[in-house]
Amino acid sequence: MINYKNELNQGQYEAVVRTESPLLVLAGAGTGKTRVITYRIAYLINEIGIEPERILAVTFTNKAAEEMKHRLRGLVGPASGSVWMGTFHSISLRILRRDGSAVGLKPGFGVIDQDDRMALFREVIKTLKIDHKKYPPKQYMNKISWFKNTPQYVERQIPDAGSFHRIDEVFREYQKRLNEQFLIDFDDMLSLTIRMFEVSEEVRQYYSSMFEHILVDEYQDTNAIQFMFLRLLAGRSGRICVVGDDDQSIYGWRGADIRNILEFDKHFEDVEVVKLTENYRSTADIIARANTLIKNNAMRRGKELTAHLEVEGALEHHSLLNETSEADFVTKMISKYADEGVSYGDMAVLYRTNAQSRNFEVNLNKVGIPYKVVGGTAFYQRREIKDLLSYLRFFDNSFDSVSFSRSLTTPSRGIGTTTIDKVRDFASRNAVSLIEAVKQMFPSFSRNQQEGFRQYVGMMDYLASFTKVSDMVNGVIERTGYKDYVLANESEEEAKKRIENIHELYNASVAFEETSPEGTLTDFLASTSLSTSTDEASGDRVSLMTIHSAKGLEFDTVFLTGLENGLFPLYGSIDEPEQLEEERRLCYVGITRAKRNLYVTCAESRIMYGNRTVSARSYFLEEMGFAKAKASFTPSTRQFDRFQPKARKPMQPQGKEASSNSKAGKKVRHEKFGDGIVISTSGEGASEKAEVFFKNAGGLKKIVTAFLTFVDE
DNA sequence: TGCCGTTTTATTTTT
DNA sequence: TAAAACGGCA
Repeated sequence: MINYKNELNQGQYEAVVRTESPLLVLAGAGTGKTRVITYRIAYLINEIGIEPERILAVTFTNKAAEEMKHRLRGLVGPASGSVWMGTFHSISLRILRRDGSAVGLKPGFGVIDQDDRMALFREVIKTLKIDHKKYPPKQYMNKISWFKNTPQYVERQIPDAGSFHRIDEVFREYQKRLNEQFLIDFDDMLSLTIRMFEVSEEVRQYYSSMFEHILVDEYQDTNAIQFMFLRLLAGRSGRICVVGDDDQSIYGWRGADIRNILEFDKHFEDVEVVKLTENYRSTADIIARANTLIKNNAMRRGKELTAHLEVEGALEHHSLLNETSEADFVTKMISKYADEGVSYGDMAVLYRTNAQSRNFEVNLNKVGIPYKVVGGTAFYQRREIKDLLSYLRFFDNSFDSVSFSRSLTTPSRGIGTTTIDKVRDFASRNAVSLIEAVKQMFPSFSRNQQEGFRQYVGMMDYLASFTKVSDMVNGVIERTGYKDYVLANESEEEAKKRIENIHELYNASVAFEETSPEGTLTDFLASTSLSTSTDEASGDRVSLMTIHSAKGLEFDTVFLTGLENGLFPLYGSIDEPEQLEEERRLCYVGITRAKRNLYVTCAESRIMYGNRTVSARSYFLEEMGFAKAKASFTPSTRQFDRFQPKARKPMQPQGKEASSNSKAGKKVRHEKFGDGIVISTSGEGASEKAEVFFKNAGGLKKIVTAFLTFVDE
């Protein structure tokens, strides 16, 4: 029996028990967001008597969904399994599997994954005889992916022909091929579901009345069509509860619309709002800095966190000479805390851009501190996994030509692209499956090719002899001899890694059978294309990652690095107020990851884009209340030299660096552009350039220093 | 139209 | 620095 009053604070309690009208829960970092969602679901089931299968809970990542399922199980037991809980995409896919025929989908439709989609675009570009050098397939893919996330696509429009070279044709051809192969892509999952709701009032009504309660996590990250999805299901006055934090909206660049959360009360009727501001994660010092920083944003609903944890820790800012000494410093501190008993897994190094990880890796490696770089290639994207799965994909859907050619050619069977294209062509013209095409064309192949195809078709028949998914996976691994193939073609350590992954794939299939005993091969394949989790090297390791990837995580000790104008906030956002605010929110996210110790660092100079650049301290440092810090850590010259990345130009003498550094932040005047402030400088001598922010002349510009007059205050 | 050398431009990324 | 965009020339 849960005692809601005792186990929740006042705000959380309100957020749990107000179940009758649309509810917006503004949950600051570390204020018990997940707790609210899980308790609310428990409350709905136990106290209100809602059936679990009539509750829909949407998250953004699989990880979040899993975490939530896990915690919900602890509260309500097995009933938790019946709640519809998952990402927008997985929920949509489930709906499409059941009712997709309403938008013309065949029951067993497959989902094309990222790489195969790219391959398909390459084919399309080739067929349409578009110059792939001038117009890279990737651009079409990105533009069309973006387009598919707009209401226009839902309404069956196609991209505007004028917007990009022949994009309408590419779009049509791409769609045609997807249809031919009974495939949908990632973006279709959500868009087609919405289209279906709009096309079929009956289907919409079915789900709308089925889901008596809808809960949404990370609402600040929803985009236009995710909003449509929710509105169609909940209606204007439905029982929808969205939880989010406008101050942690960091995906605007990806289409997330912060107005969804800022204007929630305009989108729904009789909205109630609950603010959660009691933070149980971080020390009071950390919370204070986070608060003063985020106050500088204008686009926010406004709230202030209060610290409720009686723990003290370090909160320091250090300005280092360059990126190497920054890495040195961080490494030393990690060692220090490790000696004090903090486990590596409880420490994280955060940065703005992935390129920054290298210096930390080099240093940690050298000292022998175990670390993991979070955000590498996702498990199911790895080559060996894709190779093996391509057999199963084709077995599952014999129209899938991308999987056909991949599986047919790995390992090589003496059949090349020309033959494959012929088969595809035949299949497409006669509207038969590729297997059928192979059978009909069989006599026309050469002796060698016939042998290759015989083997391949034999493989497919072999797969048909299994019923269990894990047996099929095992069957492919064994019969292709893939492990030997890897051993023969890769270095020993590379092969070892790949073989480990292959075993991991088998494990995943066994785990799949456990969690969904009714699951078919189609379901398993769908789950692999939905999953993007990187199998993070397990064990006790320091995490290195971008702040974006750190969202939702927490660590005892955090190093927030690279606080320099031009890097964080990043170059292009400095003169764009909205973007600068997003950078500031990102910084806020970074700070609030720390539970006990937070170190905020910057470097006076670092190598960026190939040359040493001197940057000014980040605006955010001052906004956080870090006055100009003394250089508190100076590595020995020897270390300094040794870690210097091999630059073409010899290192600038340090004295010079110091002098050019003093220009950053200075006021200057330019004949044409007027007054401005130096952000950073690069180059030296006559070619020395300064990046200057001109208030009245279009913002940031690169100017040769000689054309600038320095103005005294 | 296609190729090659030169110049410009740089994030962040789940599903 | 590396990749993409550009521009000149055949």
